[in-house]
Amino acid sequence: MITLDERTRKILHAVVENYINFPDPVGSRTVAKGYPFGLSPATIRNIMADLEEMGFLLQPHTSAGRVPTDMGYRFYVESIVTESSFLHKEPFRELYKRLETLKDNIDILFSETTRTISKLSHYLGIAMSPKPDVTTLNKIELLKYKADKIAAILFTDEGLIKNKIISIGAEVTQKDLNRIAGYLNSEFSGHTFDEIRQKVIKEMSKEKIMCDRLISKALKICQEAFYFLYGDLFISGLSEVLELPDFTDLNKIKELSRAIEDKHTIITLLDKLSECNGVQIIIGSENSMDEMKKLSVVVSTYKEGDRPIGVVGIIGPTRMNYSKAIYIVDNTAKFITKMLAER
Amino acid sequence: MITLDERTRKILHAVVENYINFPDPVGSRTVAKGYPFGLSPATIRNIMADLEEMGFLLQPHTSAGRVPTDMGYRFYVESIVTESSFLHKEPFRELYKRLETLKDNIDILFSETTRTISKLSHYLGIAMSPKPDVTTLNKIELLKYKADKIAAILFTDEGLIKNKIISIGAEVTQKDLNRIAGYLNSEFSGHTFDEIRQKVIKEMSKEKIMCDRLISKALKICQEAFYFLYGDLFISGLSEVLELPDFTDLNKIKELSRAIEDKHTIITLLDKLSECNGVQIIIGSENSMDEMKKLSVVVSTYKEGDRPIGVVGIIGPTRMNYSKAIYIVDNTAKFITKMLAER
DNA sequence: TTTTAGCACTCTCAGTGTTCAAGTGCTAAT
DNA sequence: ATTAGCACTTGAACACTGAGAGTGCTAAAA
Repeated sequence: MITLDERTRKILHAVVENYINFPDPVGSRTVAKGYPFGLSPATIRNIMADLEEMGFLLQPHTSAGRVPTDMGYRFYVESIVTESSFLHKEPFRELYKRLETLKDNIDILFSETTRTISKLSHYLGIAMSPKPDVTTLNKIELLKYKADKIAAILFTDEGLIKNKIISIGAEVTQKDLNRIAGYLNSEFSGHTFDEIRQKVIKEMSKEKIMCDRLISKALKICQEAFYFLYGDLFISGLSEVLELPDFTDLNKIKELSRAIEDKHTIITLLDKLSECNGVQIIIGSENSMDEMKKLSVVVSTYKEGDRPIGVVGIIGPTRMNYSKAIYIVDNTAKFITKMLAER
Repeated sequence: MITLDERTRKILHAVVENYINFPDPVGSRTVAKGYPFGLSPATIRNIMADLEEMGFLLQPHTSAGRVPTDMGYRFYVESIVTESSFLHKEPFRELYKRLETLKDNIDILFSETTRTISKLSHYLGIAMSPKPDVTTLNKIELLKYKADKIAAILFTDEGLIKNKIISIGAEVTQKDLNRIAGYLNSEFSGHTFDEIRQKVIKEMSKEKIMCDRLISKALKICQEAFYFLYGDLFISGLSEVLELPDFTDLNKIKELSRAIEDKHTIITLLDKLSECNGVQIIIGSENSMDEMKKLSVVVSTYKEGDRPIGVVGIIGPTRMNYSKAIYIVDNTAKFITKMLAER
């Protein structure tokens, strides 16, 4: 990391903050007037030229002011994190209160959380419910549904309930189902979904086990039940974002809407982020996916105990109020963590 | 309904169809050339002027061609329905095939259905899963979840499974829960969710019943379980729609995105439509909601037996290929009906 | 009586030139 | 090392223009 002398750093800050607040390229005059450096525009011009040379700023065209590059934002973000200069008020307790009433229904909880985030931030709110690789089975119940169909109800430690209809060739009695469920519970409860999938495959390869009709049936059911379960992605706030001056260009809007609809891509992105602790920020071109290269992502993980199990966050333009975004995301993640613990 | 003589009608058709295919106001020359009426532009001009006077067409400005009004579209739509002139091929069997694999998971089925619709039509695909007032309870199961919490699993005749966590004050045994579930099943199965809600309220007012501890508890659980259940709304295809020339204006896009995010409003709209049979079309200003006054909606109901239980459809610009939209929506609704029956 | 050719008229759109303000980099003075 | 001054560059805003498309009206033709 390049280090900058105090004065240069402060001017970079000034440019970034000004640009975050007013979406026009910022010129030397603006900085000189708006920030009490006691420096003339000319001096500031020189420094800004240096910053441009180093890659922190960029001129859209010769006679325009300067705009931060992704690298400029990155530098800015690093310093506000270490300075932890974001001393926001908490005007949104009451919004959280509403969410508290939803804690028994995880899906609605998450979808409302994204709405809350987007209301607060004016960017896109995103959330991902716990994924299979961290979701631990608490209990599985099997209920007879139709002649040759059963319903598997999966309860997880994280409070998720998933259900799945499974077609089985022959008829089974509820009594058999209970025995099967008992076996599955004794075998698999406490393990993550991913582990269970692997275990099932391993077990099924053992011949002597497969001879036991009931156990073999149990494993088959189990395999079906855990197939095709994944973390759900919630996104909202498009109309908020369209009010921003950053999205007046039709092409940018198209790009954004494609990014939103391509949930799979975003899930992949969040997957990577869901393993780390605390707030994480990805700025523009740091994103590996093309559609996201002009967007920034601020996320944090919510946890069960010490283990991060999912992600909430914000997607917005690179010209984002990072400090506010960090604050909102951080608080929301902590709030979700608390809610899941209280449940 | 005003009747038009054959020739006038045909010219209106020509204008509408031309405009649907090419998003520019259509002039008399275009009609004369493109459609074999054996009439000169001048004559057609006169007729178009008549059509404008009657309110079927509209000139954006003096020297432009003409564009259909909502009334013009309405007339057009009525006649293609009676003529049933939409003889499309069926190039999308294979798309439906994919959906067939999903029939055991209603939520994914519907969300994929909307994606399919939007892919086929290039408009927004919408779908609403069965609503409480038509959803009939097949079976309720109660499972102990935590010390003071239980999970209610509701199976419906339509193939929906809903689950809900319910906090109860005291502890209950699974045995008690089974007895309660038995009681609830004997009492309520076969009834719609709405009926059950009403019945519960009625029962609870009877004093002697409330004296029975178990029954009273059962009713309370039941009330909780059926509270806050509604038809889910699925929408997709925004990025498809943004490719249309109808949505190049930022304000229109904003309006559209607001309409999409305001799911509640759309649910209200679909609610009304879900009671009728067959394809229904609402054109622009015929919509009662402001955000939708520049959009058209084409929907059809899917059924269980003869009873319509939900809606699938298309939202697009008023300049919509209605014939294609009708075809897609009609087929998709029938397809869903079939899938639900086979389940 | 109905249809059509002809024509003047209207309006939008794309392209052009001009001006204006903002902001720069450089140089010379402080 | 800083700053004032100045020439220079550029995009945005605006008015202007001509071309093109389409109209309505009138008078002639069918």
